[in-house]
Amino acid sequence: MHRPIQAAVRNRILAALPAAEFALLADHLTRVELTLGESLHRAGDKITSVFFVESGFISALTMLSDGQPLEIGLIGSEGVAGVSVILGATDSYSETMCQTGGGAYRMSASALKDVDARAPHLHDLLLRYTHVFHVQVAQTAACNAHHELGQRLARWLLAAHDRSGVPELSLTQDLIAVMLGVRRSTVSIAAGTLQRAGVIRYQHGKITIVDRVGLENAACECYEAVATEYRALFGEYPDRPPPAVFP
Amino acid sequence: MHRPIQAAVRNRILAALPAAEFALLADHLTRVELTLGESLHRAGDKITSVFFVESGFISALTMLSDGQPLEIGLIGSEGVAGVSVILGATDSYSETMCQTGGGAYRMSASALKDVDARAPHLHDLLLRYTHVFHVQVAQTAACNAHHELGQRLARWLLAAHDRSGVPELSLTQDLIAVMLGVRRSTVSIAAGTLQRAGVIRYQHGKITIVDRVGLENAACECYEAVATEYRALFGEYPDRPPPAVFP
DNA sequence: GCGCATATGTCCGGTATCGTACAAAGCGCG
DNA sequence: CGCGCTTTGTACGATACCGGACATATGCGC
Repeated sequence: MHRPIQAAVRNRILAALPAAEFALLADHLTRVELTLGESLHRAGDKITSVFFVESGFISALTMLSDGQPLEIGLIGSEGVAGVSVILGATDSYSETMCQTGGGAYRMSASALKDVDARAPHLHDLLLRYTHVFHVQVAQTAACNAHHELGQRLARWLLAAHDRSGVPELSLTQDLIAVMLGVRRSTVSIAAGTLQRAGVIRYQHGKITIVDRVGLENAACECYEAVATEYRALFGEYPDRPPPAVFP
Repeated sequence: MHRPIQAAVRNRILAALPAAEFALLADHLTRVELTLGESLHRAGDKITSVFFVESGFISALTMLSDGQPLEIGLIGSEGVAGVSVILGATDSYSETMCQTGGGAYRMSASALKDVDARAPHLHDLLLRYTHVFHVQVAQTAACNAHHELGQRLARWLLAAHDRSGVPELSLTQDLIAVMLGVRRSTVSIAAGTLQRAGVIRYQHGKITIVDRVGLENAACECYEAVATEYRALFGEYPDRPPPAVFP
């Protein structure tokens, strides 16, 4: 096991830490590869590990009793899956699942709590990240109730784009339908509209974002509201034009 | 300004504190009365005060750009409105508004942060409360997407009942419709069904819960999932039969 | 007790999405 | 190169809710 080097780390929380605090974490971090569909936490189970995401993205899902999962938030290299342990949670209320290939640094939950108590910048950053994630979930609650699927799809694709960092995503409409809690054929119609408008392109499990601005126009306000919070988390000015891809 | 006496305080967080930590807060607490429709925080504004709710309940609302508010969570005597300041938030992402008459202890946000840093039990409790509130919001996100209005209405009435502590609530269907993000006439139909089933009774702005068990049966799983989390927050056994009213 | 504002019940056509089914198209693997 | 699985497009009636309107009922002030 070799220690990660901070300059080479892509997770934005780890990268933002003072070197002294990063050093406290480094020994506990294990690099892991994430495969599509892999569960990092199961709803109701103990949270034994947390994951600082390096690439790809993770979905946090609430499991309803009829067996249907529904996405409540996305976690990319700006975040940590399982961060609720620092609020004192022991069990995961949500399922966290990798929706792409990707990588992460895994760390035991108890080690994180340990270091968190001794590293004030880490503590601040994790609490602020927790808050921003909460804002994302709250916006999703409102969005689910009010906005049409076309807008929600565009919002989701933008969020996925931001977190993955590449315009070409390996995603089936089936998967997206589960995330958004709608039928696949409904996604097919909405995606077809976006495709005919020339903002995205589909090819059998691959979706390419052709016109990012067009996609932003098709999305509801919820995308921008949440993206602004995430930008503020890392100290970027919220009223500047956003970079092409925020992470 | 007279200091509150802990034994007389009804807010469950304040009541659960060790006397020494309560003493640190007591000087900063001002008793305030809340009137129906009163805003405690406005979306986007600085959070200058937090409110330990004593009676009645508060709605946390996301304001969508079309001007329509949508409720994401309820806060009663088990909680604090504005608690996100302890995560480092400066601005409120949501509107918090009193939906009933009621009372609360107000405290400046900066004083809370101050005391929070010196009072470990308070800190723990506030973080755990934050987490449980987050679970509530997440469940709401899934519920908004999947469950029918009849179930959501029953869930909401149960949550309101828990937080107000009395079976008779002063609530119009109009108000409930805004909270749930649906049209009033849709609420009228769903409420009529519940009334004909004999679980609630309506009378011009007053709604009485007649058959609490019947209402629980009419609600979706989301009520019980969240109530279990709140019970655990104050150390009650989640697998025991719930008291008639949890707060 | 009467009038009026407020609250609730109900009706209409319209639409987004459901639930299910089936057909067509793309890619992987032999 | 073609078979088969996966992915996508599309059709169909059913339904929950919308958006707006109107009628009725309740309670409050006078």
